[in-house]
Amino acid sequence: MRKVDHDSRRQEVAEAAARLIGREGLEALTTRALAKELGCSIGVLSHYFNSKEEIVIAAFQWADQRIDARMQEAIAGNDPHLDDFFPVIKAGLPLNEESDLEWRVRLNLHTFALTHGESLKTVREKDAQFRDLMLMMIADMQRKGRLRDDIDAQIVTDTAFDLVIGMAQNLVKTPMAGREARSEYLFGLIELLRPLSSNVAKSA
Amino acid sequence: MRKVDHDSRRQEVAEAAARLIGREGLEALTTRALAKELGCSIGVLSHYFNSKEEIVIAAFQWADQRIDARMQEAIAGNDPHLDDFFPVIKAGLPLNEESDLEWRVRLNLHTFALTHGESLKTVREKDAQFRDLMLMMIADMQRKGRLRDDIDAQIVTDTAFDLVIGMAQNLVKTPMAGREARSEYLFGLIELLRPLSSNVAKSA
Amino acid sequence: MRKVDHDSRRQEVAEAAARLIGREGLEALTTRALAKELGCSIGVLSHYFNSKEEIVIAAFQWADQRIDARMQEAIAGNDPHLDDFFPVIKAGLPLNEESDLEWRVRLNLHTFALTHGESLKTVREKDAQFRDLMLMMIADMQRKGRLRDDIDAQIVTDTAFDLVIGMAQNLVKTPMAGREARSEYLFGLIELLRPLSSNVAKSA
Amino acid sequence: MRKVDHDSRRQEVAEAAARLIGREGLEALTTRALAKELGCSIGVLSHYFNSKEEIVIAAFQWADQRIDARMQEAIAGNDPHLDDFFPVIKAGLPLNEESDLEWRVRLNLHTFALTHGESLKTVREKDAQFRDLMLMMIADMQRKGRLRDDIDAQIVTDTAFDLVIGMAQNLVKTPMAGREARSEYLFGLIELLRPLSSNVAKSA
DNA sequence: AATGAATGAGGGTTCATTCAT
DNA sequence: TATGAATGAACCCTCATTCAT
Repeated sequence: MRKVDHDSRRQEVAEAAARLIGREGLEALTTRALAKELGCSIGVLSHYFNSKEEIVIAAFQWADQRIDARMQEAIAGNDPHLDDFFPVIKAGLPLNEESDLEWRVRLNLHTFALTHGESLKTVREKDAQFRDLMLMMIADMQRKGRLRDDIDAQIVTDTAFDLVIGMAQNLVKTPMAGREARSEYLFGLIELLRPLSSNVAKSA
Repeated sequence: MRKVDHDSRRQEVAEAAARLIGREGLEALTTRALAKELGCSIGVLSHYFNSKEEIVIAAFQWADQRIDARMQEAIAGNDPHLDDFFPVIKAGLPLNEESDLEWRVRLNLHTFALTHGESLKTVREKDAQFRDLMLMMIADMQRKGRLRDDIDAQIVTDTAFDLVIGMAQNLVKTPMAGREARSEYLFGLIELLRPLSSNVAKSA
Repeated sequence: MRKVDHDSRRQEVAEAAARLIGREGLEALTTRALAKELGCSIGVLSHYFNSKEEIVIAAFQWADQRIDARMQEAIAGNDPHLDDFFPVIKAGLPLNEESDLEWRVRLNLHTFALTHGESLKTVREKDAQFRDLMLMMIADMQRKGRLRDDIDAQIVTDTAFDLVIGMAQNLVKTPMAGREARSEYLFGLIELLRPLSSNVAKSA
Repeated sequence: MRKVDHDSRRQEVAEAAARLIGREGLEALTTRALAKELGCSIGVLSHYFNSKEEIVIAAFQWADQRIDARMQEAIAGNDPHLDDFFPVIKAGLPLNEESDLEWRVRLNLHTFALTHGESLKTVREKDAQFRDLMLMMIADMQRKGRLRDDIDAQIVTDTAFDLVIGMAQNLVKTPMAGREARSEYLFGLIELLRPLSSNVAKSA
């Protein structure tokens, strides 16, 4: 069978595993439960993964990549505007059933990584990349006068990064109906970053 | 009767369980491992807890209460000043080995709660209480002119709450040495909350 | 403490154990459950019995002796009449709550004995004694013309013995309300043993 | 799929469990002991049974059905004769090693049922069916003049039923060598049921 | 004499993994 | 490829027993 099929099957398994993790927790991800979720036999799993740990990692990656892709989609191009900020962040938050699942899995990953060095390393590398990207965008906006430059770019980055993680963590424990409202305040926060001149211009 | 304080023994067990969770993860908390960590036999555990689940809950509570107590300690009285804000929040963050353990356990709890309704309910209730308390303090400070009142108190609360969770989540994955520096930016943020007059006064 | 107290305490323990066996089965007789049933601590048991097996045996004996005593009570003297037969046997059957418990325990003993040589030996010896006594009584009655002598005494004994065990076994699984009626047929059976002459006399 | 007949494998497990119960008692039926008796690993058991309780029930049923089948085999047809009575009952008694095992297990079931409502219900239903069948056969024989009709059919049934249980209970505690002789008396008892006319004819 | 904390073997059960089919 | 029967280690928990108090 061709490689592409093999890979797409791996993704199916990873997604099913992610569903199980999101719905019932990492401890509920057993080979039997996964086979049932997939509607196949236990033995199939070992054709695509060498161990359960590989499956767990794949499920984590599946969720992670989907959150990233979701945000990437919301980023227009390489010429960032402050007005893009809110949509992009919203795209990264668990504000619908799909991203809710992804975040549940990602939070499992983060907790998992606390005591699993390999995963921790991966998580930290990814985080660092993301933060670097963010930092560059913010500095770029400051250079272009789209974001007030009297606040250190690094501080804005750190704040935004921590805030998003914390928001996601808290939103995912909130009923879906109230999440939009709960995250609305971010909009006001972002306004604080607008350069004073344009601020005035806007409010005028 | 042998002289044993039942409650304090329960706390010892809960603490040992928390150590295991923090060090090796929730999955590593087995009765055997716990007995070993405690330096006693397996059977002891059932004297103090009816099930492993009870032990897990106790460990979660142990950590939770310690973080709360740590913050409580840092709160001077019921007459809050903005200058207390940073120390209080710092007291709540994982900035030393002790609170690092507590936060590792708490993060395990939060992930656990995602798929365990009972725990989720408890977590949400605790969060709600904490947010209410925070909201009242902030509003109080606004009334007393110690915090700028042109920002909605609820927004400040939500921001602070999400930010702290997110910071903790990220700090705990950072080497201890860099954590103080990494959390320093909060100081600047809090300055933004200072009333303009006093801000001027200060900067003057 | 005096011997008599020690012995009476043993009896209390044995009775409590019997209650547990009768109510919930032999497997439910644990040291914890027994201590609770007695309203004392676990440690007490080891003052009166060296092992749980001893307790089990004592419970079995307690029930056995009560059934025997109940029958003994119903036997007038050493000059047996056929008219005594039915009352005596009825006294030996589980026809009220008290004897129901005793029989439940005895049936547990009999099943236990199937795979416990020591107990089997005891049971068989007791059975043999009882059958010998019965045989002598029946032969005596035959000699005195109170029981038809055209049936072998040994056969009557064997029948009666098997029948009583079987009745008890079946009665104990029947609701208490129906047991008297269910055992009534024995009366008719005993009439069959009446010598033909007295039979005629009676029916005349 | 490996070629394994699921149902027949269940029967194998049930039989092995029955052997253990018969040989060492219900308490000796542990999963580990059963796996050893079967010559397989512990995990196999959970492929065929969801719990140990299911295994116990299956073992009980296995024994029960074998006793029933043994008796069924001995029943010629639907036209019962008194001369069939003894062979049929003998077929139901523990007079060889095979039926000895079955009865040991059945007696364990009966004692088990005393404190396990579900099993009790099953046992009582089966008993009731058997007694109904017996009653009909006896009444049939009376109608056809093959069994004296001056004794109530119900009484004969009750007697026979109690007697068989009692005999089995007592035989199984008797060395195999003596059992045939011990049960011989039943033959004489059955003769008492023969209609007087044929009785006369026979004795003449 | 009485208590109940402590022990650790052994209970039923679940699990990831292997492998003959 | 795909199946699911088989494995046995490890899980949580209960147990009879011991023993310091």
